[in-house]
Amino acid sequence: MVKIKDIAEACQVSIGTVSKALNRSHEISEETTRKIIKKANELGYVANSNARSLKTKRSYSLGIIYFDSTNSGLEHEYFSVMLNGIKKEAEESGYDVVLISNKIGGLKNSYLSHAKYRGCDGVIIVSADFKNPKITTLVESDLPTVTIDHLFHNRTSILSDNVKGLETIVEYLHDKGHKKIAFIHGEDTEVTRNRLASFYRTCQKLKLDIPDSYIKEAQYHIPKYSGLATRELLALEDRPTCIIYPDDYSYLGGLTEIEKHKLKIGEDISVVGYDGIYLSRVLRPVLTTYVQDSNKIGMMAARKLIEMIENPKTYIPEQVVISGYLQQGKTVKTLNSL
Amino acid sequence: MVKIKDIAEACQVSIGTVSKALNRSHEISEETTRKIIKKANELGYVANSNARSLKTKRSYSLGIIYFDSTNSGLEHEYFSVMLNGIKKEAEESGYDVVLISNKIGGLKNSYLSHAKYRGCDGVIIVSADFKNPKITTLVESDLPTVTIDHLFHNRTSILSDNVKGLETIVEYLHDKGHKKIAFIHGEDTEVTRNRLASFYRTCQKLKLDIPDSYIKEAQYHIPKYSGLATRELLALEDRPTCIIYPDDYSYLGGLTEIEKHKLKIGEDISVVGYDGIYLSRVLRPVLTTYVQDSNKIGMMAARKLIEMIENPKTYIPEQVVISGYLQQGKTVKTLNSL
DNA sequence: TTGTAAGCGTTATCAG
DNA sequence: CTGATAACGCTTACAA
Repeated sequence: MVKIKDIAEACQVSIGTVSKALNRSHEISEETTRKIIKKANELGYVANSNARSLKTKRSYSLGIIYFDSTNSGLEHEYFSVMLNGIKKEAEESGYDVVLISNKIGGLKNSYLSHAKYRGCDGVIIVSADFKNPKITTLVESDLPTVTIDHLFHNRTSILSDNVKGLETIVEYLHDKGHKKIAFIHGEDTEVTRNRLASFYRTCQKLKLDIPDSYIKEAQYHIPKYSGLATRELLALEDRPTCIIYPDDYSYLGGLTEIEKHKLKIGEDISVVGYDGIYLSRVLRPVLTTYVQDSNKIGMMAARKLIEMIENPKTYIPEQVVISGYLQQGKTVKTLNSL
Repeated sequence: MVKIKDIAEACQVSIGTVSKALNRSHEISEETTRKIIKKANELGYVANSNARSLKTKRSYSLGIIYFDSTNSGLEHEYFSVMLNGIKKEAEESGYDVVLISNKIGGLKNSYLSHAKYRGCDGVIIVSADFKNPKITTLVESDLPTVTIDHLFHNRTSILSDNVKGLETIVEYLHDKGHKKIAFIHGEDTEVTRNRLASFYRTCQKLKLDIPDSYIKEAQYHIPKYSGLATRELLALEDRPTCIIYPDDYSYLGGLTEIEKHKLKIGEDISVVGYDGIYLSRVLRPVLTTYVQDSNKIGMMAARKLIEMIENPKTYIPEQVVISGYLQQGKTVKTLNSL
């Protein structure tokens, strides 16, 4: 592995000079710089980021912390699109992206130590489980941090507009004449609490009286559970006319169940999803769902984190809300005929 | 940031002793080790991987090189599931995953230099474009490398069984009585060439005579292009009875076109996809497609790479073929009635 | 404009 | 079993 010293010898200059030339310092004459760069290329020199970071305390890398119980989070389109957004934006500014694990040398570490260990300049936290102490210690540390879909005190977070999301959905359903609206929500997270609160508030505003039996919990992204919840809803004496699902995948569990009951979607029963993944558009009937712009969420997270890293003194924590929109598919029936 | 030296001072021992104790060296007495570890925890010590890597020349990180023209590769389920497989396996062995970009400090670099720069112990190459010199220089280097879906001389690669895939599909269609089989294939890559060769070979074996007009090219993952190809196929005087698509997404482009022609899938025209993404199972009718086990491909890539890294002397390059299977959906009509 | 040398936080060798 | 010390490859005052 050729290093600065080799170039120095080959060019008959000192290593300091080489280092400066390679970093395009104006201290060094153009001629020497040119000579050094030429030789570096000839020898196939590649800098060593470990040595550099050790000295400069900057790594130009962003850590991504993803933590979910199923260990398959990256597979979900909401996250993979977000990750792609993060990567694109990071790349733009010359940062690499490190997927932080919590094991090193066989020993479990907190994410905090691990991100520090790796020397990441900052960390994006995308977690389903913000109550986990592994996560919280990180946020409380001095490492620049951006959280997604979760608010921490005095920290930057990028938030999908869950409140507006549920409000939009409920108002839309109300416009269409629905009064008996069921809501299958995901497990207890900040996102879920926001959606649920917004659901209730909007129903109250519109004078919709929702019985407790219309509210079910089913883990996100697991169709089976939403299927079970759907079955319970369909078994009710006073069936809802519409079911809101925790996410588009979960709707598929409901779909199976609804088909079993020989009900026609958008006709005998209406449904609404959440996320607006590609799937929702290619299903027939096209799913009515609230589209989250996860690409933008990812890009914004990376951009804000980099801002924070590069302007530690002047940066002020902020909450960025990325808004989505309602995709009007064919799964909601118009009940009133205006 | 507390370092080894601080612990040494606090414990009244030398830094060498601390280093050894922290690495559980048996050179150090149990008592001293215990004392040092206790103090390290108290002080919130976190090792510095940059310093460590600088010395040991090992980073416990795997680079992932993804390169595609659309810059949205990670969004495809085939890749996101693969990435998740890589991550899970890497984590198991205490490695982190770095998404290698090709820009650093605003300057474009080859992936090779960049992976070396980052000090990755090895690299997994998942690329749509193996002809790109940025990629080839990497493979020709001394860095441990695993390629996915592409064979390099004397290198380890993980391959999806594209040959068996097309063979299985064509034989299945032949069994069902199809003789007029069209094949829309992706852009020219090794994967495509394998599939195409296998398609032709199997047709020959089964004495199926396929006119050139039945073979179309359409970029992977872009429904629109497969839609156009589908339109051309449907316009033929002697229409095919079945169309094989480059991937499940691309089928959706075909779907739209077929619907425009008021043809019923699985009835008036048969279709087969490739990949077996989640979508294929929830579409109605369920898509007949060849399922690739991309999770396993990812896991195997990471596992082999780590083997190579940890046993550089004894490791022998190998080609690992991960086999898939045919998912018999409802999109292929039985033409013969046996 | 260039050179010198200290030091970033570790590990590893060798001596005690 | 423990300590001293020389690297690892680079950046950066400071000196020349």
